[in-house]
Amino acid sequence: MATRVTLKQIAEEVGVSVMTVSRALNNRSNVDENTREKVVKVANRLGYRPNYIAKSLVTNKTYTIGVVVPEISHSFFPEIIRGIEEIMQKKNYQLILMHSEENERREKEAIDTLEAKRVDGILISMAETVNSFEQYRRLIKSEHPVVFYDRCARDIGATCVSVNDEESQKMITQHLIDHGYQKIAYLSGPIDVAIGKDRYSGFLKAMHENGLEVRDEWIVQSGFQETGGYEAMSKLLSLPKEMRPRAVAAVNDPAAFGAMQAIYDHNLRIPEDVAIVGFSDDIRAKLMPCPLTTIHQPAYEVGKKAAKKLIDLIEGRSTEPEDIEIKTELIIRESCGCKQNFNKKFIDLKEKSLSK
Amino acid sequence: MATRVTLKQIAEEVGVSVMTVSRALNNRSNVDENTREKVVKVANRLGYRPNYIAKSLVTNKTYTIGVVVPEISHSFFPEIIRGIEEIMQKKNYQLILMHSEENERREKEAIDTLEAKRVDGILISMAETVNSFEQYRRLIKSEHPVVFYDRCARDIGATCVSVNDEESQKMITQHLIDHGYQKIAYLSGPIDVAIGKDRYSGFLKAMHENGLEVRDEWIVQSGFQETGGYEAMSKLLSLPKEMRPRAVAAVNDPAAFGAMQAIYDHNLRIPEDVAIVGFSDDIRAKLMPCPLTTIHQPAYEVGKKAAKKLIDLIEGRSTEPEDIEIKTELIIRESCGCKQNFNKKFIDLKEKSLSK
DNA sequence: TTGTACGCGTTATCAA
DNA sequence: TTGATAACGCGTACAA
Repeated sequence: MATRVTLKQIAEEVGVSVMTVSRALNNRSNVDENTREKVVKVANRLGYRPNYIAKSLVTNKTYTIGVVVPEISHSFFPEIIRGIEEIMQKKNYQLILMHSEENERREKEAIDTLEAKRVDGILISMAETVNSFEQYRRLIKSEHPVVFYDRCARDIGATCVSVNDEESQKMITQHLIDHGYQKIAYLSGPIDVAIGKDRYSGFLKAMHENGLEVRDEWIVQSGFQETGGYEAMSKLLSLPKEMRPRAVAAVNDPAAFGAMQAIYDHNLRIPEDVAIVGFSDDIRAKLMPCPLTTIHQPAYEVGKKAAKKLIDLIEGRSTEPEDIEIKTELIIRESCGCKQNFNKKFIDLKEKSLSK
Repeated sequence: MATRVTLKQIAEEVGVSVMTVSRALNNRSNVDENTREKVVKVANRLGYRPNYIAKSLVTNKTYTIGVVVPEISHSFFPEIIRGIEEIMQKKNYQLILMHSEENERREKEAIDTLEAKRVDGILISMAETVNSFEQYRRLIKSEHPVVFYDRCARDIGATCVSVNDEESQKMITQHLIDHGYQKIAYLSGPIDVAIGKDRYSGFLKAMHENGLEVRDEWIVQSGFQETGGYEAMSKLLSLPKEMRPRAVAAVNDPAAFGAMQAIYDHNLRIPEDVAIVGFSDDIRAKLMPCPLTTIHQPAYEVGKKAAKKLIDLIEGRSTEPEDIEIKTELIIRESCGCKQNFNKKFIDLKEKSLSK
């Protein structure tokens, strides 16, 4: 890289001091208009680019924030990032993206690196495998602005922006119950992960509040992926006919998709033989042979809210941690058997394009 | 933020000079083992975090690269980012993500900011609306390491990593021709965008090489979105019956989806009445009522290759610009009428989950 | 309005 | 093996 132009070189060229150049280029009031013009002219001619590194060292401010993402491939996270970026762009902050790949060690290293780079604040969505909050505690204790989004560390005095998983799972289960289903199974994610735990708990609440039986053999661990959903559903369908559930709630859409495939492979119909609902409103949900009823999570909103709160913390407009909840939406399609959509369009023409 | 621990404080605490502390903490060879141990101990006790900003100022190296993305929502780009991140993570570089939102002005500002932040290199995918290459030229001339990915500025002496759009579009068109179609229409994207131009040109080549007629009324501008595809196809279907094409190639999958909807809305069948193919292998392609034949682009590979080349440029292992092409793959499904898939699974259980 | 002195936290360089 | 000094490019504080 060619040697870079500095304030000093401009100063020499114009015949003023470095400080005058600095003031001129930063649009300070106390500098003569003629001087400013001369300085700006020379700066342009020389191709001056400010050095934010040097600036940061003296101002102790980087206008950079760190964003830790557990898994970029999940369509949910790019949407969140878009929301974050939208806000940050307005406030002139840049964002360093760190990918933990659901790995606790990598997440820790990511946070260390962000600290070393002296970011002004950090947005974190926890990796699945995290089981120590030590580092988070240290961050918060040392007064680093931190906001958790979607996957939060609870009870450590940090702001959390998330959708209410528990309430949402309760809502969609209640929807099944309201339409007459009583024998309802649950395909659960890992219970040691917060969203797995919360959704499961929401399912249980709905069942209990309605006085419905929750059979042990109807709670099957499926994990978050298609394969697990397929296997879990196959297990349910291997039960004697009269012991089988009439409806199934899955911890997320991919698990539901796998389950749907299993149902078809057993030559059963959806929703006539088995009704099913998911959670997440995957882009594929509406395209299933029987479109999937599910919960829509406004990822973009989550990103925006988290970013706003972080900036408030950074700029001192806010100091207290908050729990911010983004409202989900129940999307009723055909897989629950509660609705028949006669004029079905499989493509929503108002939808934003998703591939180039 | 609490006052941060510096080398100086450690030095005072241990009773050595700042330089010794620096050397100890950076694992330089020329420092006594006992001294190093003492230093490390104190550094840990005090909770020392290195300050990369200060380090960068003196070393003139940030271990940060900039990534300019035109549209995060397109599933294609998060995959590319994943590839980039994968490589950068191995080499200990971090990545600043800039979102141009297809806007030339924002892209320019993004590049300015990245320069000011003194990134070691920049990865750029051009916004749709860019029509001046001035800034790119300046970057390259000032010996900034730059690599374009997917949407490249050609003929300015910069490395370009992309899929061969022209050849791929030619391949899929040839596939239609090989299966007996002759009256083939094309739903084109904007021709002033490189990928729009290249794909269109690939379509034309296939037609010409096979001596097939390219009718003006069969080339319809659809843009890259569902809506445009719908309108373009409706136009084609409003032609007198004998003037209608028998097959359609679309510039990308979303346009094809829109077109498919239009075909169904006219009570026609796919592929019996109109065959159709897309480009991009959107996750929805296989889930269409009639699964879409399309071109798969290995986005992850594009990201990895671009990142590798950038690092080679940065670290001086490579100096010459290259044109790197990533091979696409023709995905034959049912919409072209060339194959009948009797044992259709709508969910690929081996596929990675895409929503949480 | 302009300039001087100093410091931000670190590393390079040379001397001890 | 260790230390003193200068330098990286800029902004703050104060003086002129």
